[in-house]
Amino acid sequence: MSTKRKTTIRDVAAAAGVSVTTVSDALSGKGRLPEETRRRVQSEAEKLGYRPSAIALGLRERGLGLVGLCITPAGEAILTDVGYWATIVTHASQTLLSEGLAPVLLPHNVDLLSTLKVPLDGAIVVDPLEGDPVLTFFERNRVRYITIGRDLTRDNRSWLDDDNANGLLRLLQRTVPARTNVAFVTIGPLKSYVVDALNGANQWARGSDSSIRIFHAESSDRADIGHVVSSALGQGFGAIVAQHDRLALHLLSAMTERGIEAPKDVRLISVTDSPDLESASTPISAIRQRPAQLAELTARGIIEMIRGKPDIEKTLLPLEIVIRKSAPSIVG
Amino acid sequence: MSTKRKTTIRDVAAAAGVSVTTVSDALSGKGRLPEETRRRVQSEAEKLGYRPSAIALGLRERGLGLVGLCITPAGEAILTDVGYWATIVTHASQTLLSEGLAPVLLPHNVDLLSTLKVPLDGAIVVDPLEGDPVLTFFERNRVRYITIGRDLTRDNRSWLDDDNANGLLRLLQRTVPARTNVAFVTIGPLKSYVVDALNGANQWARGSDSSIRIFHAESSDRADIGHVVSSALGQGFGAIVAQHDRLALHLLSAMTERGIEAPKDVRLISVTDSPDLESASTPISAIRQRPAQLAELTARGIIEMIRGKPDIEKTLLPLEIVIRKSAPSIVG
DNA sequence: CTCTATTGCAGAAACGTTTCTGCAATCGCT
DNA sequence: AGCGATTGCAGAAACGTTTCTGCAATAGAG
Repeated sequence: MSTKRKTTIRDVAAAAGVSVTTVSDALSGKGRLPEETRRRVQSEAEKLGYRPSAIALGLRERGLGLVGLCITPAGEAILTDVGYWATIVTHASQTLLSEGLAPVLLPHNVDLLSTLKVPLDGAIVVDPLEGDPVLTFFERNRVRYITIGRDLTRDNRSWLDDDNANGLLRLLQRTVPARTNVAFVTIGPLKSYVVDALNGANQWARGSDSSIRIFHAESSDRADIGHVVSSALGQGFGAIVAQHDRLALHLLSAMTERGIEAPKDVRLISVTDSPDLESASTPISAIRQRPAQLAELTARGIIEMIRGKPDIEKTLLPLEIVIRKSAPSIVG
Repeated sequence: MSTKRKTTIRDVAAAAGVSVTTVSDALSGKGRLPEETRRRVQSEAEKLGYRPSAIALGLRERGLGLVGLCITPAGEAILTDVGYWATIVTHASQTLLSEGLAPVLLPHNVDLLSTLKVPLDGAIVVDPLEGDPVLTFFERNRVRYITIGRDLTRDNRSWLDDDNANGLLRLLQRTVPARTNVAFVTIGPLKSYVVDALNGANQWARGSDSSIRIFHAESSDRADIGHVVSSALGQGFGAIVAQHDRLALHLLSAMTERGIEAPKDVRLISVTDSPDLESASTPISAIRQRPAQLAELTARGIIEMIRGKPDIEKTLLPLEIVIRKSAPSIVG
């Protein structure tokens, strides 16, 4: 740690009447020193309030143990996202800190990022966008990184992700009969977890002689959502999959407004889970993500990379499915 | 930024056939160099992917622009706290980043803290506890800090805080008649905002010939809360003040269970606000905190301190009161 | 009493920059 | 042609550590 006019090792050496080597050795317990000298130096150091400069240390050791934490723009920061975000940040930070590394909060903004003069040993990027310039920035600056979620346009890098494809596949198998046409409602920029979910949905459709049709909601306005609901239901869809919990809740309330009931008239499913889905007027089935585990694993991954592990470990975290009233089980 | 085997300024110098001085000058635009040399050096640097070492820079400049962000233990991390926490972190970070400083997430744990070798230029501590060892740590390590909320046992340091005392005073004046006995319900370790609120309540009591009685809830269990409610109401209190929004909601539901209505039977007030109070079965009056402004001001404060401002600026942020059904206005 | 081993410490290099100073070489004047 | 000013660059110090190497002085062995 450091600030202000610091007392340096040289000050201590002068005060104790020895060389800097001796001070360094005395304080670190190394070298060959009689106890008496050691104690004298230590007390002198204590008296002067000497603290070794972390920066100087870092210069020698080539690194200060700083790990960047870059979360994609809160942008349309939906409220429930906060919980997800907080969980990721908290757990990644705890893991890093327990290993002596310090998390640095980074902006998801390359201009801002490049004004920073932070010696990063590595970075964690949460939910990268397609062709994310932040990743490009890290590559150009030789900062090793690992992502939670993937930039699908960029291959061959380290990432971890929830296995939403498999999760949605299983959820659909459990809750939606064969030969059902399904509407998949998305919103906002395309993130990898949505692509994954779509893959899972399509896989399910192929296996059960069904079809998936994608609707993109312009915004979460009452009107836009209502429009999606109307057009989906007008076309005889038997199930609606929402990209995330917030959207699912919007859809549910738009359905209620129109007198459409889940699951009687249409089954409603959310790709992401949240407590709000449990306490909704009609509880909504979903896939339960595991942000805490994801964050911890990611942190351990970047730690290993920093400690010299060569590269890359792509990991899909298996997920639990949560079946609620809006799309009950069709088996048994 | 930095990692791996870096190419240094010396490599560039060798490649361009000049001295390190020339490279430094060429890249920074300083010194007296003909355009041709400058370009040659620049292209060589580009070719080698040279990035100056932030650590070496920091060594010279005595600082890397790192600011610690220390949030008190999520501990009994009540869900609504997450929003507050996230707001503080987000806004403080944005302000710091916009000034070229980087926020470092710190543990609220001195043991962990001391294992870190992070050269902090300053720190922000949110909601310090009484006699908080983290603050002691920073003082011993000569890290300048500023707190949001105060450690009341420690004087003479820089802090900012919501003016909860004045806020609660005004809220009580507006919503509780004179000569009303008030129960003030607290929970968990004593934080400065609670002490402030109590001061405000007591000031109100003196001015309106009323009394304040403190109840400490052991936990937010249904039973404990119910106990507090029963004993408060059995003793003829006309108003209950809850330390925070979550507690207020617990109290409200305990009251409902017992058939006690707000504001008819007792007026209910929360010291902290949250959206949940608005949408409660009986919307609850509260003081509206301003975490975003608080965080931004605090960040600006630490920035000034880092830039050399001598010390200390104690600031109380004036607050708005939000009057809802649970304790409606008594005037007009 | 001499020769080697050990002890107690100091000097210096290295980590990667920036910047101050200095020194040739060239240029412009008279 | 001679002189000062300018240009183009290099050397070295400084930032604060750690660690490798080296060198006296002392201790121990024969």
